[in-house]
Amino acid sequence: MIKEIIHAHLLETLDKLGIFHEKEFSVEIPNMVEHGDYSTNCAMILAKENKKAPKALAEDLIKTLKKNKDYKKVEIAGPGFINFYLSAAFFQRIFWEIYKTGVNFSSSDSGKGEKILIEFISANPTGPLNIVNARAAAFGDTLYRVMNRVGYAPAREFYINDAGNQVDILAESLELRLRELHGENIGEFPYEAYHGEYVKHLAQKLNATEGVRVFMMTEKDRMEHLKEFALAEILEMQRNSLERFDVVFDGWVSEKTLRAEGVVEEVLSYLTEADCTFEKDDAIWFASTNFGDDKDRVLMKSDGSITYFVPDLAYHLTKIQRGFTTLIDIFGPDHHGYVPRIKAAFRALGYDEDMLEIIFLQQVNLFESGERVKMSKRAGKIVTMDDLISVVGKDAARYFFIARKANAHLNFDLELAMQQNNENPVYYCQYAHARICSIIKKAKKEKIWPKHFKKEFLSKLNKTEELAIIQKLSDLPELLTLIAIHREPHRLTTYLEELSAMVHKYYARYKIVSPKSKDLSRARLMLLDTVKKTMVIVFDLMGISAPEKM
RNA sequence: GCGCCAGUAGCUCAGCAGGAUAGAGCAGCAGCCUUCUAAGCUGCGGGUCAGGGGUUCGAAUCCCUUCUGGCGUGCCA
Repeated sequence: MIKEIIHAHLLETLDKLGIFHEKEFSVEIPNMVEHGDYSTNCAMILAKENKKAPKALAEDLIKTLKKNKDYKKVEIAGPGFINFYLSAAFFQRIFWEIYKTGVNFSSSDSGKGEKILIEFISANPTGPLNIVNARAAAFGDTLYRVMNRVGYAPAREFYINDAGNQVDILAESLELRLRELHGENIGEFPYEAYHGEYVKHLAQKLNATEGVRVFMMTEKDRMEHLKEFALAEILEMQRNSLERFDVVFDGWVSEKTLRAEGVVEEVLSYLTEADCTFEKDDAIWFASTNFGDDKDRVLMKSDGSITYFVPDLAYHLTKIQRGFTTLIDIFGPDHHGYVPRIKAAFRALGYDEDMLEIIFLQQVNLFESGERVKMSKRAGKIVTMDDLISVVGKDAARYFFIARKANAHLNFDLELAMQQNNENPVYYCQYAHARICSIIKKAKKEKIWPKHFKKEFLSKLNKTEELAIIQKLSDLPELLTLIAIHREPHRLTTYLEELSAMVHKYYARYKIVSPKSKDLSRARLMLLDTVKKTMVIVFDLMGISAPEKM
């Protein structure tokens, strides 16, 4: 918010002085304190179009800028930067604005109500959710929460891939386990089948309620029955995992349902009408190479069944039909080969391919005692999302998952996440919050906590640390906007760690509650109370709890 | 082979979409609790931003190229 104020003031000044400003310039927080509280590259950027040297232009500007009392000092530095040093009174005024905004602080309408569909996880309903699914859950949900706060109209969806090949294999795996349970010798368990223990559990559960009845059905009925049973069970399992993770979806879209609604045929006919399909080797193909893909893709296999691509494309089209203007898909690391074909389809059907935005999450490596934990889906040796939540807890898991940008590999140190000490950033931040709560409690006990905070108290806030905290608070609205625009929730953790560090340092250096100087105490309490509320906002965006006591 | 992603301190990672002398945390060393939570704070050391070219006032950031690692390259999903 301060950046905007300075930026606006610069524009005003430029106009007043008749300086051209076609090109965009920026206002930034410099890396070094010697470069002021804020700086602008304005003079350097605009030098050319005004046919003046950057420094000369800067001279002209600061003559006028200096008249503003909000700036303690304005100076030219380096190749033509203008550095601003802000007055304490200005920071106090900013803080008062933040304070007055209360719980709505940092929320905005910068998203202009744009309807954005965020699809994530969309795991096969063939087993428990895994670690990458958990990362997607944390990432997608946090992105959703931030977008929601800054004025977009986002929605979260989970696409249930419940009609494909994999589900058949699941049913077959279940049947084998069931036979095994009845003492049948099933020989070696097939390689491509699902080896996980959960299949055995499903077999036991089904056996307990239905016993041999299952085997009295016809082969076809039995497979259908097993499929339905397994799907319902696993879906329930996945939902439960997500619930433990505080991830709620606005919609669950079933592939099977979509197919039943006839969308598959529709998509095929659209593509045919667009004249970009052909027949070869008894299969129907999409000529995706005409639209940038590196090979053509099968739509309908030679056995008459449909590939994954078709209903998925149909699903994406329903998103557009439902009025979403940006479609975000969050994919695991093994799906990027899929992008060109779906983008090609968008192009073929005349949609803007840029409305489909795909974010790739790279893989997650678990480490325990410095050793990488090996996972193998085939062998059923996966550390599940549930395992992880049980071991490290929801807060740490969510935090660690969003602490890295999407397209970086994530090394998840299980021991670190479990530690309850300063090495663990989750606790570092939560502790800062708990500390503030403790101070507030003490202030109330000592009757220093005022009935109402007054603007007058604020003149007491002039320590470097206090002004820095105010500045940090004031960064949040812009940060959230940027996080939403660039889809980078990881920046929340950086922010929170910085803010927490400021709190701990401030705490260590200054006495907050002091009966001898009540107004000063109150000013500081007012600051910390606002920090606390801000932390709660950020914790909530991350889906992490803000404990009052630790 | 081709495509996508990554390479920043011993380790894990930021780096505000081109800004000034590249930052945290951890690990290492030295200090701080009769005082609001020591799950904390203070100080010290640590870098060829993988290598090389280019673009410009200015590059970790953009372009080209080489190297290294991960993933993809099914009529699987």
